[in-house]
Amino acid sequence: MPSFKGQYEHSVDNKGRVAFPAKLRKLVSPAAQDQFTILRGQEPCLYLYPQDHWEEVEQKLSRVNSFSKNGRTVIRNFLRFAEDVSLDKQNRISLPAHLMDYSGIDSTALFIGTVDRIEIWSPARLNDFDADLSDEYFHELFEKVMGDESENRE
Amino acid sequence: MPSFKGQYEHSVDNKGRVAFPAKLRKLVSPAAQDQFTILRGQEPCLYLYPQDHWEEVEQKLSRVNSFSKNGRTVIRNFLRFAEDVSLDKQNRISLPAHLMDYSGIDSTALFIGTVDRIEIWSPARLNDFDADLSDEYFHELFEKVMGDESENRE
DNA sequence: GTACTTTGTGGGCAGATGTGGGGAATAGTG
DNA sequence: CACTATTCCCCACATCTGCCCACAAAGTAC
Repeated sequence: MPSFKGQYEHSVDNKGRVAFPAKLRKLVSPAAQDQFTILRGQEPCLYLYPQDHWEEVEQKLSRVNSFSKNGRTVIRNFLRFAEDVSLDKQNRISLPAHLMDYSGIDSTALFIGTVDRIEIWSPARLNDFDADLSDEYFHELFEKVMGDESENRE
Repeated sequence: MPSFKGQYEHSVDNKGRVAFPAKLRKLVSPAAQDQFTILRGQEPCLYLYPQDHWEEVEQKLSRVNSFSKNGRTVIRNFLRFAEDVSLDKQNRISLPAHLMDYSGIDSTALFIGTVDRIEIWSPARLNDFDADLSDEYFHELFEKVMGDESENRE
């Protein structure tokens, strides 16, 4: 199972459609059938999961106890901003309006492969977000995350 | 069995009818035959179960001990506010008046897919309800679901 | 280089979807 | 039996979605 990597910038047309990067498409398992789930990310970006990986997320969700109030709150606020999307005949996805709002994406979308999912950013947002990330700090983080096994859940 | 997800806002006309979101409809099992059961939710919202999932709920109900007072109270007050509804020829459901009162829904209904059922909220109510749900708390919840295996029990 | 294929972008169009209202059939009420 | 409410079906219309075609740009083969 090859992992997603690389970044690809594409323009969003006035119907909210973006071409899905061809290189990433080649990495999507045929099992996913060009079906994806798109949702709010933790950062101000979107997550795009091919169907097969999304199922693992749902596995986790299904273990949340829906008989507790907190459990229901988790499920509700998680699934609320998730939607199924699929590629059209031109290999595009169309971004739901509320997710474009959330992520600040308007005319350009930046796809970033991150192992088992794909992040989609507004280029400007990502810039702002990374503005305070100095090179030195990044290297420090890098070593921290990659270095110690016990630390890499962040 | 794909799970319900996403939120969809539709207007309620003066006869109490709402369009059932097309994307959710595609996820309803054909076995459910466009038949649903609608009832009071635990939060100030409504639950909408496709018939096939409702049957599972009834299974559970049937295992509640009806020879105990508590058992009878639970069953009575649960079923009291439940009603069968089905889609009309325009794919709408009509909301029973007493459930609109309970949920505070008037001119707009917000459908939220939550795995095996669909919640229907008054948008304003949901806002109030989530008012004390800070972003940080949400992210914490989020990580519980997305994050570490051992953490996702709630 | 040139020809050819793949990829990305835009717009037109048909059908699906969401919204509102009229009116017949049905049930409830005094 | 009226009379009222309710329910459901139909029609009309605006909007949106996904499909198709067309073409430009980029990449590949020769």
